[in-house]
Amino acid sequence: MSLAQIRYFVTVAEEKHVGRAARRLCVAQPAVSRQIRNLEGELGRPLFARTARGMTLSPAGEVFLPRAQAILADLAAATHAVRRI
Amino acid sequence: MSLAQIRYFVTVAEEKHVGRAARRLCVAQPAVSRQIRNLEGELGRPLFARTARGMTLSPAGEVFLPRAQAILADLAAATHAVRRI
DNA sequence: AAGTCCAATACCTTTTCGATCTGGCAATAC
DNA sequence: GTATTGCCAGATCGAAAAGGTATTGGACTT
Repeated sequence: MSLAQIRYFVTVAEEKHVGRAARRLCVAQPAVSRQIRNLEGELGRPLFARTARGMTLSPAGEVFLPRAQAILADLAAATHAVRRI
Repeated sequence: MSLAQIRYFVTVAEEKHVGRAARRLCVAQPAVSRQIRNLEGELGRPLFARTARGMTLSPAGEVFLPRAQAILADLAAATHAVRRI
C-alpha cells in the first residue's frame, strides 16, 4: 500500500469516476484504474462496484474512505507542523 | 513522501542507529540512510542530529515522531477494519 | 442495432528503489 | 601518535514498480 494509492482511492470515491479522478490527479486513467485494483487486491476486498456509468463505493469502501481521508489529513498536518518549526 | 520513509524514520528514531534500524527493517543500511535524507529534504528540516555514535532526534524530529507513529497505527487499523468486514 | 461512455487490458517506456562496494570521519586502543 | 573499529555518506548497477499511449470490451441510450 502506498500514499498514492490512498490518494487515488479518495479521489475516485469523491468523483465516482476514474477518468475525472485521473484528470484531477494529473495522471492517465489506466494508472488510476490499476492502482485501485492493486489496493483492492492488497485489502482482499473490492472497494468499488463498477457500473456502466462509473464507480460506486462498496461496503468495504465506505469503511475505508473516512479513515483514508483522516490519514491524508494527518499527514498534511504533520508536514506543516514540521515546516513551521 | 512515502509510507516506507515514515516507517524508516520511526524505526531509526526508536533505534537511534541506522544500522540497527536497517536490520529490523530487513533492508540494507544505505537504503535507510538515503530515505531518511530524502524525507528531510522534502520536509526542509533535519530530523536527526548525526553523531559519531548514532542518530539523535532533532526538534523537528521530536515533533514529527508521534504524528508519524499515529499515521502508521491508523493505517494498520484501517486495513484491519476493511479486512474484518 | 449503432453510438457513446466508461473501465480494463496490452505493450512499452521511464522512474524509483534496493544491493553492493567504497570512502570518510570520529572514537577508542595500544 | 598511529592503527583499528564502527558508523554514516556517496556512486554505480540491476531489478521492480509506475505511468503513458493505444486499444478492447461492456453496458446503457436512443
